[in-house]
Amino acid sequence: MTNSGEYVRGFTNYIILSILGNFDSYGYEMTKIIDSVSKQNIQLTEAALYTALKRMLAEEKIASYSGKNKKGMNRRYYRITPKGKRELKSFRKDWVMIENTLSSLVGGDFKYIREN
Amino acid sequence: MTNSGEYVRGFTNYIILSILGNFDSYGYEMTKIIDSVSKQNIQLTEAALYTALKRMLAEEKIASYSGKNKKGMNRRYYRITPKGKRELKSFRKDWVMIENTLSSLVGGDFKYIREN
DNA sequence: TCATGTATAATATAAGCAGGTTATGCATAA
DNA sequence: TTATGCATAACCTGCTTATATTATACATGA
Repeated sequence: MTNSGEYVRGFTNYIILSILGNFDSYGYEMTKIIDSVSKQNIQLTEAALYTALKRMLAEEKIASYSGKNKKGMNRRYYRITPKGKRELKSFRKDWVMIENTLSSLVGGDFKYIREN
Repeated sequence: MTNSGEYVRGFTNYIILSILGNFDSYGYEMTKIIDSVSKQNIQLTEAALYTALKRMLAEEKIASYSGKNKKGMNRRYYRITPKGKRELKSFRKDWVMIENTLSSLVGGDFKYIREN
């Protein structure tokens, strides 16, 4: 699929918040999750993800703490903050509308009464 | 809704192609269509629209011709080209997947088997 | 009647910014 | 050398904000 990354723009934050709404996670795992869920039709590169995480940390929508894997390698875990939870909740309410609207528009099945 | 313009990014081209897939139209009318269909939950400003139209003209996804109007400036009509039609058709096939994937991700209802 | 203001219709572009892409680098472990 | 894991710089695209111009209709007041 061409340009698949462009579709995610505007949704990146909410994808991250959604994952962290389910369980604490770390960058590398989140890319794997998105890869596995999206099966190539949506793309969120590591560069995009890590900059998003940094951004959201600064905005205090997420917090982070360090952990290790079994082999002893470092991981940086992220968890959602109350602020992040509020934002996610609010977005999910809007999402239904956004989805329907986008569907109507790109599907071409909208009604519009033309003048003159 | 905050930042509603950001959601459209990546879909702008296909929204325009979809409208022109239904009937020839002009910039001002297209903004009215999008406003009326989206009812404030998606936004495509005139500036964004006109730059998109220019871009798509250059890429030959759409073509244009001038029309007259009783009131106000002359209208510039746009129609979809064969190239644009192909792109729209191809996108609509992908859209189902994109929609499902986005829904799973932002809805948090995805399955992922975590390793240790 | 003329001038002025304002609302609507319609198109267009410049400057700036946000965030994604491409590319690259580094460390550890199997 | 492949997988795990994090991170950043430079670049590019496209949206936002702001502004300008053309054109008609209509109201209002001098």
